[in-house]
Amino acid sequence: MRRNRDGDVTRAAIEVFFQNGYAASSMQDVADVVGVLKGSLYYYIASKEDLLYRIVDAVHEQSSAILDEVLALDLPAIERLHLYISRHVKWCLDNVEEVTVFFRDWRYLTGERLKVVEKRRRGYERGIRQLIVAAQTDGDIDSALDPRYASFFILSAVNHAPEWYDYGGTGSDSATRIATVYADMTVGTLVGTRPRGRQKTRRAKAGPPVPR
Amino acid sequence: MRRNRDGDVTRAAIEVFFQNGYAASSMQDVADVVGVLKGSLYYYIASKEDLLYRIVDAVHEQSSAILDEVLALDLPAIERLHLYISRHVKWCLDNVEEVTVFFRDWRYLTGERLKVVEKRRRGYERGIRQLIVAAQTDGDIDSALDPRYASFFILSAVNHAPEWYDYGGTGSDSATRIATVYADMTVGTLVGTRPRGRQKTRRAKAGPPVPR
Amino acid sequence: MRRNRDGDVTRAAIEVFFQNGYAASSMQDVADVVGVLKGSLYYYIASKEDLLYRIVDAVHEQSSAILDEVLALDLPAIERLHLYISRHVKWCLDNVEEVTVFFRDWRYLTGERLKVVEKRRRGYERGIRQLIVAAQTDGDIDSALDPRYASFFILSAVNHAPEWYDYGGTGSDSATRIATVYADMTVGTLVGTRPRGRQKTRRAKAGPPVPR
Amino acid sequence: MRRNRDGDVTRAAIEVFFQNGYAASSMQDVADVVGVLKGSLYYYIASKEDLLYRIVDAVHEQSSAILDEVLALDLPAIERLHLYISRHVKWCLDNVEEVTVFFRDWRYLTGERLKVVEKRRRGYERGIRQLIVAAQTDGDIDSALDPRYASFFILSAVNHAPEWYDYGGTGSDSATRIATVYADMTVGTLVGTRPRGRQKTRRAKAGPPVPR
DNA sequence: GATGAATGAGTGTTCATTCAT
DNA sequence: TATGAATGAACACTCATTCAT
Repeated sequence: MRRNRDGDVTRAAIEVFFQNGYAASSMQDVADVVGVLKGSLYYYIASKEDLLYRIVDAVHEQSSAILDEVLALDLPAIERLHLYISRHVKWCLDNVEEVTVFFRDWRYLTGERLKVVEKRRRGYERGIRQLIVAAQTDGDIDSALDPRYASFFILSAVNHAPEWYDYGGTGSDSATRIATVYADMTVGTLVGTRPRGRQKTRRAKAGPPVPR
Repeated sequence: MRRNRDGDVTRAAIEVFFQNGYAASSMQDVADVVGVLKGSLYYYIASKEDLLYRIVDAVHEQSSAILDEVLALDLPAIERLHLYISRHVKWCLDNVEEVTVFFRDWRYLTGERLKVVEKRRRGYERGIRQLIVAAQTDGDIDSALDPRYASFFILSAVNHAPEWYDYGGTGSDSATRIATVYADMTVGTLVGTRPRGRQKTRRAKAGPPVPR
Repeated sequence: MRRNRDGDVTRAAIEVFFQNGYAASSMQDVADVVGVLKGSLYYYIASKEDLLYRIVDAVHEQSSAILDEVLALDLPAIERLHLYISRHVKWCLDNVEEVTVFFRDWRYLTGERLKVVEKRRRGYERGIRQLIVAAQTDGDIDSALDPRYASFFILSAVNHAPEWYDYGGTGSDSATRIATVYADMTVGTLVGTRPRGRQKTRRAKAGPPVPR
Repeated sequence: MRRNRDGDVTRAAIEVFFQNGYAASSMQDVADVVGVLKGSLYYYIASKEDLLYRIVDAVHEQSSAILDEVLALDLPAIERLHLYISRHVKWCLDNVEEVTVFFRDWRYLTGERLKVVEKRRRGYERGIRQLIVAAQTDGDIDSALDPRYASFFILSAVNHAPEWYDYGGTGSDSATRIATVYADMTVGTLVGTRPRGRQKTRRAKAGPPVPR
């Protein structure tokens, strides 16, 4: 019958931080949601930043599990990428609140914890980049495509999906459906891009940027 | 010879907000950069939020000018899109600080000003979406692609470019080069995507998601 | 075999208060040392101040026992004084922690308990003063010496011995040895002082303040 | 006509810290005395500890000036000691409040500032000790007297004079008079002490501890 | 005897904002 | 124009104390 108060506090923080942003949220706001005096929160946590870190850490834990799982599969790189993005987006949309807090507010961490998060972020980017490079080796992606920019492009697109999810009138489609579309677009980005970067002047003559 | 103090204040705010985030910046920080006592700032501005709004508004002004200009061109939609993205990204990277503040901190606006900004954001999205629809009509983009998701995907990818610009080891490439690559990838996303969303079960049999 | 928990709590308090000072110590600190939750302390004590009072009271009890014992001896006053100081200092150094807490933190007591302690302090001073007066009657101390100032001087010197004991590089000497030296100096103070206070102007002529 | 508010704040802090002790004083108490909101104090100071350090530092500055001045005089060591103690005590009694705060609350400083103060304290002790050693060389003090213990003894006696000054009924005598008496007693301590430490057993036979 | 949880008043500190000069 | 000073409300956090279990 005893409730898990510790979990309650974290859940309340997610809700509050999601609504107001971490910096604009007060411990009073969190306490109000939990239904407790603000001082009482410190029975469960050490500091406000601690609360943020819990959220960030949990998000990372789950999200990197997804990446690791997919990376280990015995599939062509391009398929693994498709699978990863679709699972990742699905998961993002199923956890919009904490994921939003994660991507929007991780910067407010300080010291060692900030460094840890920055390191992890680079880890994600590297994971994606390696999949891209592998797919280039497989011949599925034009090798002229810069894998760094491609990974930046895709990560930005994909990680901010929750931002649009709530208010964009997309309510009708299921998270699963959107996840698939995003994965399709990701693969499209990679296989559809024929870099013409250096020959900008030729572009007009070359006709529409669509191959074939 | 007397400089434009008003502009100094805005520039200082951009610098400070960029570094610390709006919520974590204090008027004292801004005053320090201007070289004036913090009370004196209120000769130039009405409030801290006012300062944020100036930045957000200026970014919007310039950025929507670029969109309007390109939209008006007599070119195939897909080419206008490519042109827009490349100009937009170029401009973003040339104005990293204020653009970062814009995309990261606009949420801290309140009341009427928040509504205005939200409206404008939807405007951008609509602009892109209409270009996509037009390109579908032109036959340059698969008409099965959902234009809303595509516009979300692209805007997220493109608007967060400044985030990676500084620390991703991309220092060597010029903003112009990166802008072109991003435009290429944008077009790639659109023309390279063959939605397979509804037939998920068939995917395994269908072979790699990359068309040939 | 069950230890005296009540005593454990007091001992823990002595340790903690000694380290941090009463005001800067928390009940949590004490509870940590006892190895119990802080709420549980209130089974043994009524309040934090109560804990301080126990320490102060115990120190007083032991220390006044020493004084009473020596006062009752059938010895010349000056010898009783020497004996008292040497026993008192010895005892102080053997109980540095609680004695330090006593002399440093008694002021944090409030109400009736503060008054009790202040009264006792005056009692000590009176005891010493009476020994001095007696020794003056015996002819062992110059009767021009003001017994009040002398008692203040001596009590300050003697009671703060624990303060130096730990870090002054005095580690080599035993508490017993130091106690004797302090007693010697005390007697020296009294018998060595030839007040010249009132004739300040004469001092220069009178040569060095040390006779003979 | 403009009051020196900065000085007001420090003076208020001295008053409040003197009454309650540093640890038990609140910034609210200080603000009340200044007649200002507690937040306003931070226009003048950086932190509560900062306020303590100002007091401690000012006391040190003045008090070490006295020591340096007297040390530089061309007088026999024993006379310099007498002069120093009398001036020092006079100054202590003329500045009871800050001096009390200094000797009672310096321990609440932290980090670098604590180290500075500890170093200075050792400096005082060394100064006194060297005077004693010099006086031993001059033949004015028995060379068997341990200069370290003597300096501890004297410093304790002398520095805590303000403690008794207020409530000991000594109100009638002037600070100057008391200073002289303390200096006399200090010299008395040194010249009157004939260490008998090692021959404790002989003491009873030896008669009163004061040889003649 | 002791725990786990909570209280409630308080702490030092920050900060956007105001305003007489 | 700008300053110096102050406001007042809020903030994150601490802590002695209580009490049902």
